[in-house]
This record gives sequence, C-alpha cells and structure tokens, in this order.
Amino acid sequence: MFSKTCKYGIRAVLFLAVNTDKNKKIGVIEIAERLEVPRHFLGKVLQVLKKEGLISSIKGPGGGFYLSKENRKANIEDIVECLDGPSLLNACVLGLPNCSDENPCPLHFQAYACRHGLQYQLRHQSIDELARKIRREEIRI
Amino acid sequence: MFSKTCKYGIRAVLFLAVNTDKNKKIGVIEIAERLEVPRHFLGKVLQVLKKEGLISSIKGPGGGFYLSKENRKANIEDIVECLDGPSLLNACVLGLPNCSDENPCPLHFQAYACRHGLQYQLRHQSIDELARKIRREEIRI
DNA sequence: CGATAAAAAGATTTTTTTGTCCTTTATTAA
DNA sequence: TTAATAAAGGACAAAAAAATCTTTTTATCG
Ligand code: FES
Ligand code: FES
Repeated sequence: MFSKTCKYGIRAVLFLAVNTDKNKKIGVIEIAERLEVPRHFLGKVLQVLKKEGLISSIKGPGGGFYLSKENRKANIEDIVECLDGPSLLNACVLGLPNCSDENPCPLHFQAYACRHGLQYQLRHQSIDELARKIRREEIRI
Repeated sequence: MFSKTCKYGIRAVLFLAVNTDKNKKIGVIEIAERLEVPRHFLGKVLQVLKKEGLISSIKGPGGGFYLSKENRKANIEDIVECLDGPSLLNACVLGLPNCSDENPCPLHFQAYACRHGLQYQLRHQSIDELARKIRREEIRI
C-alpha cells in the first residue's frame, strides 16, 4: 500500500500532532526511538515534510520538530502525496494508463470504490482531528 | 498497492482466461507482447503461478500456457496471495504489528473497511466470471 | 533418432528503496 | 564569542525488486 517512507512519515506527523506544539519540540532521535524506526532514514523523511511545509522545525539547542497550527490543518492525503506521489491513490491498480470509469480495467470498479473511499477518508479528516481522536481513545502510533 | 510482479501476474491470468483453453495455448513471448510487459520477467512470474497450480502449461512445440477448468475456479485473491503474500491485504497500513479492531492504529477503521471491501470483491468473483465480463464488455487487460 | 519448439531453471545485472554516516549550517546559552 | 545542540544536506552502502541473459529440460514432429 504505502511505502515505508510514507508509513514512517504518517506516523511521525501523528506523533508530533499528539506530543508537540510551538512550545514543546522533539528531536529526530527521540521520535525515532518512540516509533521504533531507523533514525537517519526518519531524518530524511522529516526533511522532506518540512520542505513541503507539512511540519515545522527549529535548529539548535532547544530546537526540534513540531506541528504548528497551520500544519495541523493538513490531512493524511497531503502527507501521502508528498511522500509517495499523487499516483498512489489515483493510478490503476493493474498499472494501466488513464484509469477512469470510461476506460476501466477488469478490477476498476471493484478497486475504485475502495480506493476512493479511502482517499475520501484521508482527505476529510484533519491531522488535528485525528490527533484528538488518538489522545481520546489512546490509540497506538 | 500491488507489486509489478503481481500486476503482471493478474493481467496474464486474465489474458489467459480470455484467450486460451486446453486446446489453445499461448507462449510467453506472445503474452508479453500483447500485455506490453518484459518477457523474461513475465516468464518468471508465470513459472511461480504454474508451480502454485494457478495456471497450466505444456512444454515443447505446440505448447504454451493456458487455463484449465480447475484454474478458472480460482480468484484474484489467490493470485495476489501467491505473488505478493497474504500480508498485503491483511497487514496494518502503517506497518504496525497485529492489525485488528482490538488493537487499531489511527487509520485502522478507515483503512480496514476499504481493504476488506476490496478483499471481499477479489475473493468472491472467480477468474471465469471475470473473464466472461471482460469478453462481454470488451474490457482492456 | 534428430531437429526444433517451448517452458523451467539458474545466474547475473540494473534499478529502486531503504538505511547509514559524515559534514555543514543555524540557534541557543554560558 | 565560544561551546554545545539540533536540523539540513550530501555521499555512500545494503537490501529488495525488477529485468535480462543463458542453459537445461521436456515434448513434438518429421
Ligand atoms: S483502470 Fe484499473 S483501476 Fe481504474
Ligand atoms: S492496525 Fe493499522 S490498519 Fe489495522
């Protein structure tokens, strides 16, 4: 489904959403330990997310990564598009070109419903809402 | 979603379902050309499918690949499991262990519905039914 | 039998993904 | 203003996936 890059990215963003704000930042090393993912690799992923404006960071002592209010308005689809590209949720499951109802492959109508259902969900729930749900229901990240 | 191996495999099986039977076999070279996929790689994929009993083949002149009546009773999920492993449709979308309703990740309920919807579809439609639909509606493979 | 056709098998290469390491730059605080 | 800290950036390494090439086996037919 998602690449590891993307999985790590989503988890990191949600972790930041739950555990940080403008006044409480966290460094890569701690994030990587808490999520049990490779440090250096996660560093790269966070770099990309930062460049895309999906997360925030400050260098130097006391610095680290965090989510601003703006960042929290984004949704999971934004992260997926940033890390795995837009194709992942839009391309034909069989790899054929021009996926559409007019030009379907044998699995199109079966896959389409699912794919777009998921895409809708990922798009219409902000990071912030998700974070609240995670806190409320003590969901693992 | 699916690996290329799996995409090629599904397409090849459907191609065989539509274009072959016990008396009309087709060789890898032709299949690869028709589907526009790499020959040698497809050869490997077909080998695996054959070993798993999902397709049939005969060596030598006049030989080639085809689908037997038995083969046609299988479904797409069988192919996916054979080529991408059972994990693909059952594992957590975020890569966390033990995906279940009792032990959900933040995307579990959103992803679960989609994943299992798709899995259901792939499981409850035989290759044969799909092939008939492809012929009837002239769907591309 | 011997030539030929086609899949099966094995080995190898290329590309992509994932993961590590080291240096540079920005920030803070003593 | 210097030492320490943390992200950013670049180069490199390992592993996995995708693709290719070569040889072997099996079957058919003249
Ligand atoms: S054409 Fe294949 S999923 Fe739409
Ligand atoms: S736990 Fe993540 S999808 Fe079920």
